[in-house]
Amino acid sequence: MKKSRTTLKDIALKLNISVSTVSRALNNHPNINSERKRKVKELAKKLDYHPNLFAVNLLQKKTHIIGIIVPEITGYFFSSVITGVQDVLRDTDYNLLISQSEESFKKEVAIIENFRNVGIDGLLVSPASKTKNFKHFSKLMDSGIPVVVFDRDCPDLEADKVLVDDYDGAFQAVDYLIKSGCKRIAHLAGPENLMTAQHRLNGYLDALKKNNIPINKNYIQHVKGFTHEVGIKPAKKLFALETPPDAIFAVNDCIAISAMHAAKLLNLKIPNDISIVGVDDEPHSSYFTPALSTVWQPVYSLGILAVKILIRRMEEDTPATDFRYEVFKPELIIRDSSRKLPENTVKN
Amino acid sequence: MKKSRTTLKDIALKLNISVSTVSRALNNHPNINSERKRKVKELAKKLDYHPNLFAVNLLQKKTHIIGIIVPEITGYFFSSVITGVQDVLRDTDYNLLISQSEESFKKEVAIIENFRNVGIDGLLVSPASKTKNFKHFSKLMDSGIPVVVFDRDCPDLEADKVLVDDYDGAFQAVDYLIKSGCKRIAHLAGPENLMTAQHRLNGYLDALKKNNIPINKNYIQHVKGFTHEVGIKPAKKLFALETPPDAIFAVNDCIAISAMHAAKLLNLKIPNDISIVGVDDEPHSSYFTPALSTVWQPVYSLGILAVKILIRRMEEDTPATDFRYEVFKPELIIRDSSRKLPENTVKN
DNA sequence: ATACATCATGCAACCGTTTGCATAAATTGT
DNA sequence: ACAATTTATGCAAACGGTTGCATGATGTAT
Repeated sequence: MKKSRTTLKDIALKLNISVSTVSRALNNHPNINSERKRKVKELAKKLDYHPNLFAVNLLQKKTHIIGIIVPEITGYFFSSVITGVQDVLRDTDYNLLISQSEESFKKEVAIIENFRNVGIDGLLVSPASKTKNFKHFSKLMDSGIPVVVFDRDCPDLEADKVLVDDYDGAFQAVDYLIKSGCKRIAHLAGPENLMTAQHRLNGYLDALKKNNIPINKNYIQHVKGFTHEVGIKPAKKLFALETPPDAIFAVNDCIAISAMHAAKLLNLKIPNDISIVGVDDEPHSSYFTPALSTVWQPVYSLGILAVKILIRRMEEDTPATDFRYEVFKPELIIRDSSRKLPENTVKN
Repeated sequence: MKKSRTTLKDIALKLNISVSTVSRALNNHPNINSERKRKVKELAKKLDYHPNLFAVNLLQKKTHIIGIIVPEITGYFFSSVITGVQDVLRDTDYNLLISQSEESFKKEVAIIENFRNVGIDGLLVSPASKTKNFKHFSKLMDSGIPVVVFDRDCPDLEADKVLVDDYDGAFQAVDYLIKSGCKRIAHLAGPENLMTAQHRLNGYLDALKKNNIPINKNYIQHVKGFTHEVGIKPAKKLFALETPPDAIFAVNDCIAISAMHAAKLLNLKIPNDISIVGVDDEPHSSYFTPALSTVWQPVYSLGILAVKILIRRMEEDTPATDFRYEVFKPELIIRDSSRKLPENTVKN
């Protein structure tokens, strides 16, 4: 049972003044007698007065609520992005509503519907892997609610975007594997229609091309998600090939870990028999044996920039025309799950 | 720039009827002509009408917003609890506002202050480890906003609580270690004033007592947090003792992983030289080498029950008197980082 | 003493919705 | 044919703030 909170009226009544005077006193309006201001503020504190944001928002036609949709919050990547966002928001008067699409298009649409009801002022979104059309986003923008897409690009959608150069991360990793002496490099790729996964696949392919290594389709296995369980089977498939790979570039750390696990079950030596590199640099990754080589991404900064762009958009009073397209560079971190470069190799 | 949304007035004007009729038509009020209802609904859909929740909430004196405070969302435990909560909330008209205290008392108080402004209808909270007095919670309850504490108990606070039997989990783990033949069992304990950590410490102590093993204070090392980095040093201290332990029960999986890491650096064999058991059963834990033995906790169910209790409280119209105190049982999962029980041991 | 600026306060409208009550029209019963 | 009932609609107040404008009380310059 919720008791009714103190209102301006309560204060006005006790002090025998009008509601407007109380409002102005609390907002430090210049025309209010300072002695009166003191008294009002004192009583407000005593009665534990908090302005009813719903009333204010109703008047201002703003909700000061930002929505964020992520595929899931369990997991290092998106929870870190959210932390970045919240660290920015702490110093503003915006609140963050977090929802999980669980990679489902239907849920994503339902979340947007809910956000519409709530009346968010802006949206941050990393679309679900099942999402192929982006009308629900563009409709939101049509009604004047800015949208910033992060991490997972939406082709054709005109919106601000803050991404990571997945192509480059993959290219770096695979190029390194080649330079370290691996000849048969496989890729445990992500869900096919996810741009992030496509870009990593392209980075993988181009690194092979650049080094004149023929592409072997058997060395490319798609996984259905980003959790350990879905990685095991495809990894085993790779090892069961007639000429199994001597290196695996995995779409993320969890899948890389699955691959390591599968390799160990077959008594393969890492990295001598097989090099393994992932993407994400999760906190656990350096504690595996051997420590996982991986592509680090500036997740926290990603969240910070995305929300900063969104806030600027929300405070503009003209519709956006020039959308931002920001791409962060990832960094390859070599640990012990991949071979070292030969001594005489020159870094390019 | 936000365009103004369609309102009841817009619809009323176009249809040349009153706002109240529109409102009633959309809410299926029996007194409205069904043909009119049809027309109103049709136009509402066409104009993409969404009721302004702020106006509704202002009237109903309810916000339909639930706040949740967790120490952090990065990390398996709390993000899973949140997922449980959100899965329940999906079918209701409540929205969830998530904040992180980062284990800081000051931030926790600031979050509550913000929640007060927003006007949450209820609060779920797992208090920060630095929090020693709970007045900010009880004040919230005094103003009629129900609070459900989860996972980390607040002694002396009269509120609904949904906890895990940390004592039991620790007892099970340590008792197992003893039964499996370990003689010198150490504990990497959590922050001292955190009830969760205290209960696990007590479970550890009592398991030793029950088995007539003397307590060695050197075998108890407190860690400052729950991340890998803070676990390394205390673990190394244990291994540097004159008679180092032959088993470690760690307050959670991350710390257990640190201990495994430290042990490997010293070329200790796990579990032959040293058994290690953690708590949490994180998704990664079974993929370490050796696979980590750990105490599983029903995190998801924890979130579900906590929010269900909260919802019931919010919908009651009398102040709560009998607070619920629910305790989930954890489960010991034995993998490869601890020795197996001798063949002839009877489970108790 | 009079005009005018300055300061302090209150009135009332407004934001978008819901809802009790009044009212008008249509239907029923006698 | 008329009262009583049912059905359909609108008016207006309320929720809790903010703010432009009017008003009244001071102080100040001429």
